[in-house]
Amino acid sequence: MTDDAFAARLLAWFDRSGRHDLPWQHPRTPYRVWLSEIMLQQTQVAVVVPYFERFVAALPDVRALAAAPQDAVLALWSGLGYYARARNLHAAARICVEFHDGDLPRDFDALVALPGIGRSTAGAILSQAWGDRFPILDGNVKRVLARWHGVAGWPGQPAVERVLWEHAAMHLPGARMADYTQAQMDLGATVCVRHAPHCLLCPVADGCIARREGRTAELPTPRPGKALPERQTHMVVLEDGDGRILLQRRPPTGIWAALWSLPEATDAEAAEALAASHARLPDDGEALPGVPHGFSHYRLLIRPHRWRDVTPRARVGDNDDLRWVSPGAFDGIGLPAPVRRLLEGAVAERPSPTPGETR
DNA sequence: TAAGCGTGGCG
DNA sequence: TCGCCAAGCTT
Repeated sequence: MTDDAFAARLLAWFDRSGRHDLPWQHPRTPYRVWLSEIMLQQTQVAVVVPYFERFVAALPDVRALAAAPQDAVLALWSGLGYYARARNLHAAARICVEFHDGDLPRDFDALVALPGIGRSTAGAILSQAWGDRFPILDGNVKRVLARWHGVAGWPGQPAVERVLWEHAAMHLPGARMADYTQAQMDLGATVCVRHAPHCLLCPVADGCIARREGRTAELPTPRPGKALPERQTHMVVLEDGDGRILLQRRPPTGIWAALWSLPEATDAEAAEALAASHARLPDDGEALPGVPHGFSHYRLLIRPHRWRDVTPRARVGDNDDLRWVSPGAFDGIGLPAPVRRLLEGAVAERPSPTPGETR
């Protein structure tokens, strides 16, 4: 197969077998394409769909997003991970309102200048929203091209990535760029998958070097392995007489930045002291089962300590980063996934309120 | 250049 | 059960 036939065969396959009913395709506006591309970074379609639907329903355009408080944006993102994406998206929307008349710019350099948009995402937005001729290089395309061209080496390595970008640019068709971009991602997601690719269904199997040489299992080259460090933290669950829980906003940088979480300490003793600083404790409290949680770069063991029926102290110096929150309000708050699960578990085991009891 | 940054699914 | 990985970008 000639290189030129690559795009033509991919497009013909897309018409028959591509995905044509993803929520951001109808309507395929720049804002919806942008939002979907950010949510889809390092995240699979099935996970994103419900978040996307909820997000666009609440914040349907750039101006609505720009006008929203950061807490509202993080609440809509809660559970999706990589929260810098949400903060960058929000900041970018405000830039669009201030400098681009409330629209996403139709210009590569202007797009890349926005926080959270890199070369691949800019290409995805320009091609899908306007049909402009720019390549993308996401995980799907890296996998497809590494196999088709027989490119060895971990694609996360800059030298390898550079080669793949060149291949990606070379295959661009003269028209139908929106479909072509979607077609590549569909091929990678449904046919040229990581394990046991369906080469019999592949429209470009003819010409694929990995297929010809029996190397589909080795390409793309896996990331070099590394043992993940283990960390531990102690979280304080303080519950007052009305069932409200003390939450604390996390710092603006680092893991779970700007999300609401539980007060933390380095050991059990410090956790008790921290608890006592926030409330009068009726007893010694109890240690809840540990909650293991894996990040991409380390493992975390959360050790929760709970006290119930505590009396909050009216502390001088309490600020906006500390709040007593009813479990019913958790839905509207940006909580890290394991903290949300921990709190839901703690609430679920409470005896149900007696009918007629006011809470 | 390499590390930081989430979460859920899957073999 | 557990390591790997999925529509990357930022610093």
